[in-house]
Order: sequence, then C-alpha cells, then structure tokens
Amino acid sequence: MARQRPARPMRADARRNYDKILSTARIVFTERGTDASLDEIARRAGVGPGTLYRHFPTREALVDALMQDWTDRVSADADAAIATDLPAREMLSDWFEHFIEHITLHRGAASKIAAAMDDPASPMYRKCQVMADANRRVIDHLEARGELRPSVDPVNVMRLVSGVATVADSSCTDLDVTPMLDVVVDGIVAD
Amino acid sequence: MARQRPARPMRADARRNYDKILSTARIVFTERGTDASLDEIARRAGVGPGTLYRHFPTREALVDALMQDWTDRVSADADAAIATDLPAREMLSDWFEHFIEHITLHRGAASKIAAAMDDPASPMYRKCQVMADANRRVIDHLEARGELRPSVDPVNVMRLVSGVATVADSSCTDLDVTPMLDVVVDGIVAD
DNA sequence: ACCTGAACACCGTTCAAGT
DNA sequence: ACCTGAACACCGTTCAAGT
Repeated sequence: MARQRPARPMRADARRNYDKILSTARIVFTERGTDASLDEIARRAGVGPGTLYRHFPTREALVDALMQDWTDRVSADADAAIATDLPAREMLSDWFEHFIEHITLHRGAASKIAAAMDDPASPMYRKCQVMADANRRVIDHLEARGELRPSVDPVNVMRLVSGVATVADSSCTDLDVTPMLDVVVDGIVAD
Repeated sequence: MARQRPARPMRADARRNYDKILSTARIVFTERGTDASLDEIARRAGVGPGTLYRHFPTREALVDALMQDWTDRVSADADAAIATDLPAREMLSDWFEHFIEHITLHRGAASKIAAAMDDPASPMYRKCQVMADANRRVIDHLEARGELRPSVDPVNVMRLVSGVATVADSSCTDLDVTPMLDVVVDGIVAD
C-alpha cells in the first residue's frame, strides 16, 4: 500500500490562507452549494484567485478537503449502526439515512461523490473508498447474520443509495428519502 | 385540463432556424452532453446567439424540445412491456432498462430529468409526467395482478430508477445498471 | 416578426512581478 | 516558497440596429 507522505509543514502565511479558504468555502458551499463561484470564495477569504488555485487546483480538491470531517463521521456512524444489533431492516435504514444526511450536507456534493466513487483519478476517490468500506462493514455484518439475500454486492448498494441521495439533493422540493430507502432495504434483506 | 394552444405558424426563416438549432443541438449534446456550450450550438447552427436564446430561453427548454421523441418512445416501451405479459421481475427489468437507455441518451440528461420530475416550474415537467404515467401503467398492471408488495408508490419507483440512471450517467466508467436494478426489482415484487 | 452581432458581466485559469 | 492581481479565454444574456 502507498504510504501517506509526511506532508512538509506549510509556511505560516500559507497555512493561514489555506485554513481561511477552507472555512470560507464551507460557508459559501452551504449558502450556494458546491457549484458556487470559486472567485467568490477567494474574494470573501481575502486572497487572490491564484492563491486558491495554488492550494486547490480543482473544485473537487476543495470539496475533498471539506469532506475530511464527514468521512470520519460516516465511518463512526457505520460502526455505531452495527453496534446497535438491531434487526437488519432497522439497521440498514438508520445507516442509509445517516449516510445520505452527510453527503447531502452541501448541495451538489452527492452527485460529485457518486461520480468519484468509480473514478480513481478523482481527488475524492480515497475518501469515497473510506465510505464504501464503512458500508461494506454494515453489509458484511448482516450477511454474516444470514439476514441478507444471496449475492448482495456492497458496492452496488453504495451506488444505489448514492443515487437516492443525488435525487433528493437535486430536487427543489425537500424530498423524503424514506420511501425510496424502504424499497432498497426490501431489495436487500432476505425474505 | 389546460388545452394546448394552437401554436401560430412560424415565419419560414424562423422555422428553418428553429429546426437547424434543434438538429445541431442533438449532435453537440451527443458529443459533449447536455452541459455543452450553447454558444457552440449557435455557431455550428449558423445563427446568432440571440436567435438561439429567442427560441430557447433556457437550456432546459432546449433539452425539453429534444425530449419530444423519447417521451413517445418511452410511453410505447411501457405499453410494449405490459403487452408481453411476462412475470413481474422480467417485465420490470425490461421496462427499467429501456427507460434508462432513453434518458441517458445524452450525458447529463438523466439528472436534469430527475430534478424536473418534482419541479412544476421546469419546462421539462410535462414530459416528465408523461414518463411517470408510463411507469405508473406498468406498476398498476402488476399491482392488479397482485405481484407487488403492498404500498408500492409508482412515483418513488420512478425517482429511484432515475437515481440509478443518474449514477450510471455520471460515472466515467461504463457502469452496468443491471445489479442495481435487480435490487430495486427485488424491493418491489412480492415475496 | 425575426435576425444579427456587438456589448456586458461573470467565471475559471494562468502567470509575471513582487515579497 | 508563497502571494497578488492583471490578463486571457470562454460563456450566458441582453439589446440596439437592421431586414
């Protein structure tokens, strides 16, 4: 496995700008979604556009940096769901809803995550894998308990739930995901 | 119900430009997806940007105009699926796959359709309803045959399948939708 | 009634000049 | 090593002038 390189410490002003950009991006993405103007982020962060570009060469790189917090929480949510030892239906519903809640935190994020999941070239790929692993743990656990249909593929479950998130996210109405998730859950658990 | 207004005939040059823009859009959308530059479409159609804008005030209006063909075909596909009288699983799989094939004809279209489905303000709303009706016919038919789980909502099925289409469409790899559809089908048909 | 194309505002991206 | 901000290319949108 490739090791994480030890990330040479940044110069003080660089570090300050980096953090300022990130916190500003969080605000602007919350206001306008992940397709908000990068120019506006730079302006409100008080840096030149070139500075933003130096730290985050692509929009995805910026989204990726913001995702750091979630992946940890998503991972924790999966383990918490497993720990409850609830029946399969309840466990899956809880897990799926938590997952969707996280990846729809900023408008437009869900579709970017769904796309990055199958794109190793994406800056977000690694974090998608962390989330996919979290999902796999839940599925594997229920699989071991014999409560799932044969040949349920965790990766496809992940894609399907991401699809639900994307639909809910891009809908202008505040869509309730529960009915859609119920169908997915019914399609996964054994009769 | 609101009547279709009888659409006064266009001036000859307007008609010609309208058609030329549409056929060019079809080509450009095929090449670059539904987020392609409108400027390029106007240029290649040999009209000024203002002309494109006059006929199609928004990108969605242009996509909507291109969708005309599909909605008919999608509707026909639904009735054809019903006519086969296959078992529920096969009928649903066939119908879903045909539906997805159509709405992913141009990259980016699936997500626009999924979004328009719950947005009466969208120019594409009516055509989405035609497709939703087609889906409802299939579901209702199987419902009447007693082969579905109780309380399967056609609208949610539609959203779910659109979600699958969106995921497949935005994935850079040529994703096979069958495994995801299998889960959905299992979640719909009675045990 | 419809078209043209210049004009404008906005945005992502690059890069030479600075510290 | 990092930042700045001007410059560029591109795009959607508008509108005055033309037929």
